[in-house]
Amino acid sequence: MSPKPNVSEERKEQITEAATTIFSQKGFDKARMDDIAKEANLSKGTLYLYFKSKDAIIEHLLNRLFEREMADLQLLKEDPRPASEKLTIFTEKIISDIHGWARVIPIMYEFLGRLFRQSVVQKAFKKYLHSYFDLITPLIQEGMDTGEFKAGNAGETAITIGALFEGTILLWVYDPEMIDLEKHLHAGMKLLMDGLKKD
Amino acid sequence: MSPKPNVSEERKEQITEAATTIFSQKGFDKARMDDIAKEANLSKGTLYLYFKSKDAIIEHLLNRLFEREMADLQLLKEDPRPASEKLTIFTEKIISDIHGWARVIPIMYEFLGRLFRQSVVQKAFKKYLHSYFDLITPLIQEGMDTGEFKAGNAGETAITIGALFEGTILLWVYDPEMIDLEKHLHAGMKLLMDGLKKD
DNA sequence: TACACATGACTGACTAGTCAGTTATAAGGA
DNA sequence: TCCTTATAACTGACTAGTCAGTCATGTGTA
Repeated sequence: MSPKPNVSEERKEQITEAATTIFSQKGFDKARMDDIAKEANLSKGTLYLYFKSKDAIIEHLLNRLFEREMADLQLLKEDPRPASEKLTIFTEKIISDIHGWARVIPIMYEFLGRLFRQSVVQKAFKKYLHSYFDLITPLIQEGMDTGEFKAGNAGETAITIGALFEGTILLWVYDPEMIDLEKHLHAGMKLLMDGLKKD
Repeated sequence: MSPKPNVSEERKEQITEAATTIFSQKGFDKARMDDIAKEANLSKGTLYLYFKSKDAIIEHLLNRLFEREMADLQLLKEDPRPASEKLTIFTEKIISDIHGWARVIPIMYEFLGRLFRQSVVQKAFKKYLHSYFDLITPLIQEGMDTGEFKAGNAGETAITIGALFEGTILLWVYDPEMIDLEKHLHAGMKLLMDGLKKD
């Protein structure tokens, strides 16, 4: 047993939280390690006991970015209800989680700027996209097989749905006063489902 | 007659072009004024003859960002064809312009990271969004009035279409191998139009 | 004492912006 | 045609400031 209890995980979490706040406010490049230290009520030296560099903190944030959300949604896979109902549940789940997301959205878009130059970032976003499709595509396919939805290309439809979600959030970021996230996500999905359902 | 011709506009253009290239490659913060100078075949001092600061160059890029695209699309306003046809033309126009856009997409997303902290950026994106809606909403409304489209909320529908476009581009940025921009923009619009058209 | 944990003053690499000096071009006179 | 002069255009070494990362020095607990 060490002379002090191991606080490593606790500190890492503490630093990660502070970094999220500061990076959201200032962006990755303008944020200083001293800012993060202050926000975390630690000294700069201490940050370096738990992360080897500023980039290491950023990479840690990247890895955590989609984790919780995806884990939650995976549960849908085992849900026994019909496809159209699951799609509704999926929509509701995303919408109800939006407020939790809001905090990390500035960081998401911060990462987008790096997407073109950093393969680590590319990989993370790709992975997120693929796990989203692995979830949604079979669900659409199931609906087409049972006749709930019109026959068509399930993969393409899944992409359209994903685009609608990401796009609505993006427009909301452009102008939060003009876009009511909940309302417009619902309206968009409604319109899409109308096109998807059998005539 | 002055001893030398005025090259001011030409130089500004030259610097803007170089800055676009460098900012795309490195991002706003990592790009150095020396990089831009080198790319433009000028010295750093010369950059400061035409722009008062690095931020001034960035702001100039921001103001040019949506200009050409929006000017082009405004032409649709006076087009006499039926709404659904105009919507198709709109889609085709966007799709055919995508390759021209590709060059500035990294910069667009670079700006997105700043959207949350810089009101100049917020204003520019808001303005773009509003001029998009001023164009599309009346078009949808027209289609609803003539009976081409199902009755509904034209504004909401315009937002859904905009979201679909922006979202598809976003997903394509996530994984250009998975998303075929042309194909999936078409597929998405098709699905949406199916929902939009009268039963 | 021994060890984990914590600190913050310090260093050195980096870069936006400046400015004293240089160069290229056109006009006008011989 | 050649030379002088005016000045717009340009240059790059330099300054002043910033900040990631280091390290010598505590401090509290078993």
